[in-house]
Amino acid sequence: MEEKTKARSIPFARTRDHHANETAEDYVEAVADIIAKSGECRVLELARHFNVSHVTVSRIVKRLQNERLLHSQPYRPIELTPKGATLAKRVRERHQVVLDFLIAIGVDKRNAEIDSEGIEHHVGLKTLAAMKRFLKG
Amino acid sequence: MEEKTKARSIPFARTRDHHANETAEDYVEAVADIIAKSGECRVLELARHFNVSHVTVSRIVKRLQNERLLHSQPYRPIELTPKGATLAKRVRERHQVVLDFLIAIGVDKRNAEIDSEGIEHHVGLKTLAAMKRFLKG
DNA sequence: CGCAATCCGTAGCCATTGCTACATTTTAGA
DNA sequence: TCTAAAATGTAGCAATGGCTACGGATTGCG
Ligand SMILES: [Mn+2]
Ligand SMILES: [Mn+2]
Ligand SMILES: [Mn+2]
Ligand SMILES: [Mn+2]
Repeated sequence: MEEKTKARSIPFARTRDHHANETAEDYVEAVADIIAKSGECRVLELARHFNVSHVTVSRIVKRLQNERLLHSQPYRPIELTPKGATLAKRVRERHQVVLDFLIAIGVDKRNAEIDSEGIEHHVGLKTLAAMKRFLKG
Repeated sequence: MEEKTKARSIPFARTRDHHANETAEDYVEAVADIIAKSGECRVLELARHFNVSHVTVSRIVKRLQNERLLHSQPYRPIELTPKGATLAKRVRERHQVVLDFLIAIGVDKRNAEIDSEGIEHHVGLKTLAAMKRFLKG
């Protein structure tokens, strides 16, 4: 999305970018959470977490491993690389801000949890900062 | 018989639903806007709008036609069905609320336009109502 | 009128993320 | 120990949305 790009088309290109990062963000966040909760993260645990088949998880884990966010050996638990752990921390904090923010403006917890799961990936630095200001003020 | 879905997996399933509707929502909104602005909506105009190739637009238009949201004949302008027009109206209003809301909490216009393009599709009725309350209050 | 530019459709490629069915490995219990 | 269950991997299919290349239709202009 460079020079000749019409201004009105930029938001759509950015949204496509957000979606391209979404799986990675949700997976590292999930791996961090599951390890924090139960000590290790298994393919089947991720499958239950996202309510998808273990096959889907297995393939995505392989891709994220190529991107150096995770590592795992066959039939072994999944772990985060330093890069993955850094991303997980950032994503988890952003998710928490979005969730707290929705609750702060009066959304019930259940709907805040649902909507924040999708919204988080589209919250840029400026919007995140605005939400933090709102929560502090 | 229904399987008992784990509570923590529900937000992800809902997010997948939101994404499944996203293209339809953005396209009917774009068609409505383009017709309002220039009288008719052409494949190439949509391609410029989203910054994708005309081939991508053409295939998606065909799918949305099967879903009775649009109709078009080869080499003719694209029009909204009543169903499509109804959806466009709802989507456009929701988008406007999200955009106004982001600006109201202090996000600059440019970033509000970018983030709202993705966020809109994840804003459920409860969250939308909360945003409207905030804007009125 | 006629032709060239423009618009649009089709063919066919890729990546991603769903799935089921089946194969293989690991683990746990009798 | 040793075998059955559980966990994981592999094969292969579908839908969606990106793309380029190319061909046909429409339109505008000289
Ligand atoms: Mn998410
Ligand atoms: Mn999340
Ligand atoms: Mn999204
Ligand atoms: Mn949008």
